[in-house]
Amino acid sequence: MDCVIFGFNGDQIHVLLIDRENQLKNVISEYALPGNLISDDENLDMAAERVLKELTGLSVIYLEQFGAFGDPDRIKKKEDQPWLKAVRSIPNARVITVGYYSLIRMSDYELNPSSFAKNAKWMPLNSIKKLPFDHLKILNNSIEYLRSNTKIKPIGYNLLPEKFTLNQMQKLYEAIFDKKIDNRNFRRKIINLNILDKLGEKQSGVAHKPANYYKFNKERYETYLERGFFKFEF
Amino acid sequence: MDCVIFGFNGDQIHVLLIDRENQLKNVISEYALPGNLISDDENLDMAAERVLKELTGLSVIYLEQFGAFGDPDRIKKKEDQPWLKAVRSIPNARVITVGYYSLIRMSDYELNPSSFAKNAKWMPLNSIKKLPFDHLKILNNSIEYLRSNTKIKPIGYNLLPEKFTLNQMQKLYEAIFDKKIDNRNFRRKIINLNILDKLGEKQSGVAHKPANYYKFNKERYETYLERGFFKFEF
DNA sequence: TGATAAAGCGTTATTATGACATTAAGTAAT
DNA sequence: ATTACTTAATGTCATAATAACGCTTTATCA
Repeated sequence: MDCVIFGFNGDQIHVLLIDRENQLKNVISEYALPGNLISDDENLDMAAERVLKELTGLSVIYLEQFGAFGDPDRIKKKEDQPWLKAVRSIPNARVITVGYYSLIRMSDYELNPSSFAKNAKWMPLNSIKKLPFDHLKILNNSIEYLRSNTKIKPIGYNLLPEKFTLNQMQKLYEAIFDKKIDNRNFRRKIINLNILDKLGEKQSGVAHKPANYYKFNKERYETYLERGFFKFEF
Repeated sequence: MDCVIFGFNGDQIHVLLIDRENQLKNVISEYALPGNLISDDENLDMAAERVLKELTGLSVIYLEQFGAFGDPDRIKKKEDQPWLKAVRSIPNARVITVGYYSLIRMSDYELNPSSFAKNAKWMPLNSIKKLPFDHLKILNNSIEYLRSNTKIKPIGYNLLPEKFTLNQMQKLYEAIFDKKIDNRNFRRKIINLNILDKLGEKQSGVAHKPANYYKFNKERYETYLERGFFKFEF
């Protein structure tokens, strides 16, 4: 069970990593996706929740499965052996993992690493170049999954503040797709989806024209979460 | 590891089921999705291929993973116990399964059940009401997955004959979505995708205006398989 | 030669898209 | 008070996609 927790801070997408307890150094990367074995009495969703909670202290609202990973040699890299030997009762047992991901507002959560995680931190997605095991593959898969999902279903409910501006929302989309978006077209598209309610309120104290605040219309947001906004239908 | 093999015969979607060897009767349903345990030395894709091959004789070109299922009680139903006791060395061990699916032309394959499958047959999707374990849930998931995929990516390369008519293709889409489609709009949409090449050839021997044959333009088909034809992009 | 059956074409009104530039509304500095 | 600065917000146009709808064509069969 491995968890990819994407966090958004209004600017960049981050990924939550844990530093695994390890007396032995000379390891390429200590930081890894939070993950652990599944217990016998819990289902996969519960396992994801528990593992995440135990390692990072986060109780995340909703985790979604995005894939299973089971290369026989996924935990066979030399540099990963010391840690496995320290932590697992059968260090070289075959392990198949299931990946879960979630999206959260970074500011809403406090990190409280425990169990074998001696630290937890947010890493900017773009700066993650190396991870132990097959975690880089898992991470890349989760991003792919997130991106195709975002093309089909609305996003932001758990990432943006309760009330937010359209530009904040646009920045979120730009962060996910890692590209600039035309602001007029973005606004038009989002507004026409009808998933936002405009609040009367405006920003204050900013040294420029204050933006209107919006919030999600939960009902219509969730309709789209279920149906998706497909255009290739008949 | 469980496999959902969808077959198309030009009319209905079928699902490949196996009849598990079982001396004891009084079992609600003998027929199940082809599935078995994963070996230690194979990755998930390979396991899916092997399991399918062993049980049904099918060597299917491409199997795609659609999810992992791990309810602790997924193999705990009373009526499923006799079979587990007969076949598994640890009958009540926790089993997490990974689902794979594929789509094939039924006419291209001959069923050769072996291992603990004493028979294999195609069941019309609509007529499957009961399956052992959580196979009905797995099947439903695979259909959902297939449908959302079909909205995003072209389909038919492995389901339709090499050359086919637009109406055959339309029937495939109608079978997958289980609804009627307007023929003029369907044609226009498909034609405009540019994934079909029109052959000079026509049907012969039919008691009505003969249809033109088409085939897939593999290159453009595969471009779409990778990119998808998203409309909600910026 | 007429009945039948599916194939295949075409129009129209509406909506969505992409590309692109200017004005508006606040604060801060002088 | 004026100006500079910064981000918010709006509008147009040409093109493309969509849904809804009816009629003509081309074959076989009786």
